[in-house]
Amino acid sequence: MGNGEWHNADPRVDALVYDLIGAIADKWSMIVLETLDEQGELRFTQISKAIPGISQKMLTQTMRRMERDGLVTRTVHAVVPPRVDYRLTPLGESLGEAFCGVWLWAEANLDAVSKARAGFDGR
Amino acid sequence: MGNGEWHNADPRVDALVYDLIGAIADKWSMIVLETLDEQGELRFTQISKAIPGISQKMLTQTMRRMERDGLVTRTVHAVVPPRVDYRLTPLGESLGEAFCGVWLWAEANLDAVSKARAGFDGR
DNA sequence: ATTTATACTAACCAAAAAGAGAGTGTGGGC
DNA sequence: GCCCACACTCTCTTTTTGGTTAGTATAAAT
Repeated sequence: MGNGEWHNADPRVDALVYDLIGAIADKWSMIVLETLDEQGELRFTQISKAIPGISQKMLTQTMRRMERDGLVTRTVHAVVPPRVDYRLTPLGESLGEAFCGVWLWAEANLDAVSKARAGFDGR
Repeated sequence: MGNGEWHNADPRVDALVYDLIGAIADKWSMIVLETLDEQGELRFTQISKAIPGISQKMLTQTMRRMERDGLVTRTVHAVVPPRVDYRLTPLGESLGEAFCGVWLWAEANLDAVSKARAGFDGR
């Protein structure tokens, strides 16, 4: 997207888009999205193992929010011990595709950012 | 990005990418990025007017973080009253392009998300 | 002489987010 | 009979975040 190439006429739509971006631009959501996109259907503990550092509470909250936003389906199997499967909906998959560029950017520019930080900090 | 299409061999790189994603996946950063990408060089008050709802403090913090990460340049003109210009670096522009897909997704799927939420909430 | 404009910084406080740890339900294995 | 597994939920505490207000420097305008 180059300069001025994209702009929205309606400020109300802008506000809604800002809200939505604020809701989905969450570290854990993005990582869960990526994990499910990569690995397909996973259950609760599998996700928590795939994402080191996330607490049970945050994972629960994140999954609920993503379910509410229509990004994942949550399938509860009535067995003991309980088993819950999560998988991306088509909407979630499309968001995963949209985020792909950001992941690639992050991978490609790890060094550039850390150099910029080092330069900024040592002044 | 389809299932299993993207994956990283090194978990240490994964961790760094997660960190970086966590750092840039910030609502205000994304909106500032978008604003500068759209409008080119802007000064402090222009950005704050372009982004309704951001406080001076958050804008200052956001701009400092983005400067530190090498996403924007900050040019101080030694005049009175002070004048500071912000513009994207090439790195910032490349991130803007990477995020473009997410903006388009958000615009295109506002309705889908709000319908999903309504369905979830009314159960 | 006083006001104005700009881009901040600092201090204080409230609110929200996040982490830690304990508790829950229940069927099957020991 | 007891413990384990799993996916939570609840409570408590700490940390982080964000808003508000006040202050600063200084030249030009009034």
